[in-house]
Amino acid sequence: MISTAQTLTDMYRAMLGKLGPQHWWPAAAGAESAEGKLEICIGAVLTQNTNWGNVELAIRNLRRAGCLSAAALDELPHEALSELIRPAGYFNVKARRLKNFIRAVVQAGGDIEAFLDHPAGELRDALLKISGVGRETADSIVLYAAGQATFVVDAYTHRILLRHGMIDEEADYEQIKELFETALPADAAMFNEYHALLVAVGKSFCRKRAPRCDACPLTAFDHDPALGA
DNA sequence: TGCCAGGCCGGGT
DNA sequence: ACCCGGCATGGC
Repeated sequence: MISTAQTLTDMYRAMLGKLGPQHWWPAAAGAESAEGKLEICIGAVLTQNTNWGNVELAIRNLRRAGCLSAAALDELPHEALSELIRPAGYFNVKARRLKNFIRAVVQAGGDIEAFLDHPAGELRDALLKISGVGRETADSIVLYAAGQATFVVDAYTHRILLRHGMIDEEADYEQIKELFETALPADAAMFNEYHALLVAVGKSFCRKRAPRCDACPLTAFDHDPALGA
């Protein structure tokens, strides 16, 4: 009988030992400032189905243009915004999505820190009402910008758990999220690092086209799907 | 060169 | 309730 909690805990230790801390947000975004938090929210939207390197180019453009504030972004015309974020791809839809997000912040008073300062579930629901903010983006904002312990699931998480036999093909977002959140202590710093490590493992060892996960640091945890959750 | 990236929405069945 | 096309750039 395999304990999912034990397996997920051991997986975390294995990844951390092998790859080390990934230094994701908020450290990467200039710590705990309001601008840093807003930058994390923007990054969460811009990185939808997009390489992080491209997102950094877009954020650099926004910073150089002095547009890393809710007020500035709210004033910026769509055309100007889409041009600044062009390197992140899907620039027209993302300009609209960023505008939608900023509008919600402005309507709540315009202070990003106040906007984020709500219980996780409440904040998540508010974020999900914004067109362009789906589950992963909402959870990323709750975890990385608001610093609250919610688990972020992404394509890598799904693929890695699937390949190691811990979920079946049709496990959906909420099920996978529940798997982690019930098995692990609600620790924001650990959830933060855990998701970053899954992305790192996915990039290096669990690529989409690769026949299998060679040299994967998680092969020790392979087991039959029936033994999982 | 083609494939891929830290998804999400809206319209059609 | 699912399924699918559309959205787009830059790096390997």
